[in-house]
Amino acid sequence: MAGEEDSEISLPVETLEAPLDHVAEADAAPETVLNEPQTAAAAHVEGPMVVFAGAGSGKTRVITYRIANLLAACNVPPYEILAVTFTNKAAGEMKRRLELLVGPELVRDLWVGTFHAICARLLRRYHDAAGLTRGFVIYDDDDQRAVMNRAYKELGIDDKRFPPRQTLGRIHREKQEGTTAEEFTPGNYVEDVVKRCFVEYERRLAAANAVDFDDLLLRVLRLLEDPKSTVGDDLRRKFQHVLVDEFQDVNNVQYRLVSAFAGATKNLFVVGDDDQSIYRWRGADVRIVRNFKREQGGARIVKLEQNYRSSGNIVNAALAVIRPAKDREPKELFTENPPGALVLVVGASTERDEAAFVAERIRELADHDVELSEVAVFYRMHAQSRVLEEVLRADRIAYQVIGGMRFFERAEVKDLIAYLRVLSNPKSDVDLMRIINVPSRKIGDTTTEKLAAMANEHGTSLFDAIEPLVKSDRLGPQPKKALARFHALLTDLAASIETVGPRDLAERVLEETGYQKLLELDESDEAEARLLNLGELLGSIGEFEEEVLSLGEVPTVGGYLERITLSAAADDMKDAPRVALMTVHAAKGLEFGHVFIVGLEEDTFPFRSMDPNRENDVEEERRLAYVAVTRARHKLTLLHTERRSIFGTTRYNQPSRFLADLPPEVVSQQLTESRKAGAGRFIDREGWGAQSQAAGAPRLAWSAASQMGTPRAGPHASVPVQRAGAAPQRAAGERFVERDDDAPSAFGPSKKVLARALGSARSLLSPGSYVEHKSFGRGRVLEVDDSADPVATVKFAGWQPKRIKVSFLDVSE
DNA sequence: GAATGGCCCGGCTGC
DNA sequence: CGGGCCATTC
Repeated sequence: MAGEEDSEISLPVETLEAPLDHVAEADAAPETVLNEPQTAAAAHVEGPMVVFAGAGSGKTRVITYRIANLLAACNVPPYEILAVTFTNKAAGEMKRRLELLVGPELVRDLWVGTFHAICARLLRRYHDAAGLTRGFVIYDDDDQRAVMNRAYKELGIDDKRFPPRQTLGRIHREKQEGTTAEEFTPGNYVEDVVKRCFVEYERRLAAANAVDFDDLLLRVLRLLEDPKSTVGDDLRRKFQHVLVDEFQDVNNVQYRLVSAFAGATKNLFVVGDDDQSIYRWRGADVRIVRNFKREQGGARIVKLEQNYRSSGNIVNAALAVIRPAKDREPKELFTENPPGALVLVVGASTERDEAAFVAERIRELADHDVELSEVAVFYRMHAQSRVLEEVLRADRIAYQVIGGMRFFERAEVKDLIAYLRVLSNPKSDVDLMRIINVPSRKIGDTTTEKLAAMANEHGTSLFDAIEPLVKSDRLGPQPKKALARFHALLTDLAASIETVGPRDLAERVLEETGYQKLLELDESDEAEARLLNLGELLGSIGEFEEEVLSLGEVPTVGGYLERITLSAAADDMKDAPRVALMTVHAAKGLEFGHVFIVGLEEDTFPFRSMDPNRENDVEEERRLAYVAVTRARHKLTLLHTERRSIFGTTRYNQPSRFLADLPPEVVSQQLTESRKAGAGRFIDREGWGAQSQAAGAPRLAWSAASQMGTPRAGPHASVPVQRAGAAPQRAAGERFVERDDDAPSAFGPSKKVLARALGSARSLLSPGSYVEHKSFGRGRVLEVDDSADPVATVKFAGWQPKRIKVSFLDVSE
């Protein structure tokens, strides 16, 4: 080992700047804290190693430099190095940086990509061994649902009693653990149904020459773990070095994959931060990174604890947010960066007010020559983007929404994609079903049902059943003709797939199907918008072509389709002077100079599901908040609102418990004008707020709660009751810390907002107003009494009038 | 067989 | 609030 260090330190230029004495240190101790990513990268070329890399400590750098080191100093051939990244964008960035370090020739042959992209690529290469044909398609969520719906029909299962979503969810979980349909053993009658659906679903995927996301990994894993497979043998020896980024978010199957890839050499190098594990809901298991050392026969552990990214105040805020988390790998993030600006916590009245504040601040930043690409707004869920978009658009601030996949969810976009998928894989039944009568060509339900029956009888795909059906006597002359023409159309288009590029093919589809004509003849705005979307899609295909061509490869329809189905949210972030709007999940791995996080309220962030059966994982929400906060370099602004309209109802929620964790000394706090004007009021119609003599600023939950030092009992427990009139007026932007030593119900049961704000809100509940109840739904108030704990008589649809404590009711508009 | 309107239900995070 | 599904209607 010791001898190797010499060769390891002959690193690329940039790396040599790092102090190297730590390398020896790392060699001596099994567990080391190193704060130079480059040094960690150079340490221990052989054997398993885990780097716990705190936020902003240079996580991606470690991997990049390590690869550079392997290539340049250890002469490992690039095609024997596998690096798994979390997004395609991260893969691209890593390659770009590596090109600067070792030159483009070496980088070209590296295997860098996401789990899914790498497995897809391997499956294309080894499709035979995996039991697929070359043109297999990848089915996304929608496709999976469509397949499952057809399976339900076939099996005669009641989708009311057994929601397909749940069945699919269950199957998804099983597959993430590596369980096959055959292996799945039902333990009750629900699982009996799941089993039948599972088997049928898999059968249909196989028949369609299709795989779902889980299959991409599973099929490669099966090859890898099959001792008899020669391809498996190749794969097991293919890579000398395996490196994995964001290792805290791998699931069981992914772990088995990389372990198997590294099986021969044990050169498995993983980088992660258990504090940033935010994908438990999709199978990620933090224990994998935490147990890595034990599992991998005494892997070396290196910790990177110095944050190079964020200002001191932001790091301190982040630490305070993550500190209460349970079960952390011990580590202490620190920074030598100056404290910088205070973290700003803003109380707004509504989500619109919140958005307006953000927009105003962004405008100020822009006026001070801050690049808009350096600004991001994060929210917990996509549904929150709408208002922000509206306000930013109105204020003429350029923005881009990352993820949400709204574009690819448009009907016309999906139609064209479905055509392309059928053309590259005619067996794909869900795609054929989608377009068989789009645009209308007189092939209705009756005909398609006959077609499905024929396909079933012959055991073929729908497409392959067309000819026999046309030749049979089951159809009248009209449908026969229509179906034959459809078949000819597809065959004709498919013939050109080898000769014309993806973009030209897409254009031909639009033209020859009459799709474009139809939209052009339609004068409506809707049709015009659709044409624009299709134009955009063509543009995106064109971009893809250029990119592939520039790499000296041939662009294919299949390649494009794969690209779009496997693209992660962050992948489509453009390097443009626009504010980026995205979910916190999508923000993982990114960083911005200025970050706004909106919707920091209980039940929104931390999120709480409306579904009472759904468990809520506050620990993960906390880590999510930590991820969000640590994205910011210079300025962090956190916003919460008094009330928020979402999914058609208005919620009144307390400020997030995560705000309560912030140390007062790193925070400055302010209220928006509207909030100041409307404090103590719950209805703030246009024009009212300004006139109403507000009783004063509400208490600031975070400071009060942090002073009390908590343990927190329930979702609302950390926040004291707001009492109108209790707090003095504050000037805008003035920083203050409220102490509320006698917050009586701070640890009381979770109460709905009306109860919390009795003094001002009771008047809201007058006979005739509408309320919302968890179990009974929406109802109308008949009367309401005036006691300390008021009770309302409410008429809910389908029920006799009920007497219900106001604290169990929510206002409904 | 298509187009329209009403109604019910779900509502998060994503490759 | 919105999408998806069903029923009604032409």
